[in-house]
Amino acid sequence: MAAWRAYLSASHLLERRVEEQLKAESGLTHAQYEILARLSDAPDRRLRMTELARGVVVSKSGLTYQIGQLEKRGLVERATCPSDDRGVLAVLTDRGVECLRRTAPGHVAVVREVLIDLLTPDELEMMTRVMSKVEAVTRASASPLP
Amino acid sequence: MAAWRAYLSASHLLERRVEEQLKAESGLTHAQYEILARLSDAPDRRLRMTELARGVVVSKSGLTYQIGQLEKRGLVERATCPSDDRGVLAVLTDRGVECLRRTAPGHVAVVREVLIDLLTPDELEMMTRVMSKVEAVTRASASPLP
DNA sequence: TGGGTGTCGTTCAAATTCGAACCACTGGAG
DNA sequence: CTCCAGTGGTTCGAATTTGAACGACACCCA
Repeated sequence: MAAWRAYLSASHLLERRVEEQLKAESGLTHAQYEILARLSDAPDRRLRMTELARGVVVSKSGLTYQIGQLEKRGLVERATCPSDDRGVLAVLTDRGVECLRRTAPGHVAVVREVLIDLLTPDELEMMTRVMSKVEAVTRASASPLP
Repeated sequence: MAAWRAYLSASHLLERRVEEQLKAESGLTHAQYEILARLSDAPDRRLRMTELARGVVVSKSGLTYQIGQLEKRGLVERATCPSDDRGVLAVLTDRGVECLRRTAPGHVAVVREVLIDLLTPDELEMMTRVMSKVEAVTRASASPLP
């Protein structure tokens, strides 16, 4: 269980560190940054709400709330889904792209500082492999999405 | 950044899975479980509030709240610190020990299932080493404790 | 065509978390 | 001895997250 304890402490500390940096530099929450980043990588910079919720691993209601916050700031817009009247598309606006472009470097720098740069290439490769496996197993075993 | 994205998804999923299991089996939050576990390992099953907050990586006010919850359930008591009148000791009660003893097996089983058992011995060793390093660097660089 | 089942997103109340402000006490300088 | 910066915990208000309940729509099978 030593591995688990070390992992727990490290993950909590990482989260706090990243959160602190993002909030100070851009006023974004880490959750909000993840949402913007996911949208930025998506085709047409838009995603269905449920799909986005799966991606950032947050509850549906949690995503509704955060999209609301981002909408207030004009970083994201909602669009109705053409193929499904129930669906809602979250769309990254130009302001959202701009905000992400401004914020990303500082964020990436912190992530490198407290994680990536501490690992050898081997360790980094292993880390990625292990975490992907954990992700796969966990997604398969637990409730797909409440 | 692939490593970072994999890590993020995995850590969120792990947290949700562990939380779900603990809440279902014992009605404890993961944060509460960590508190009980830390206290259980401490000499005389007691720790200063600040020291405990550092250990579980939570804000001072967050710990105050959770200790209050655990006190309501009779799993923890507060005691005044003999050497410092300002200090407060969180003490694990016999009921707390009992609760932990009852809860631990299921918790450990899940942790093994979704993390430990997925790794080879080499990977486990590397994981521990890496996470310890991250912990050390992060503790050194950020605000020691707001 | 007509239901019935299931999915999509939102709303709601409750729980948890954080940071800032605050009081009580300690420990050392003068 | 006295003052004063610093530490330890709590309180307070604000923000975020979750699960359950809900209304709207889609898809399938008779």
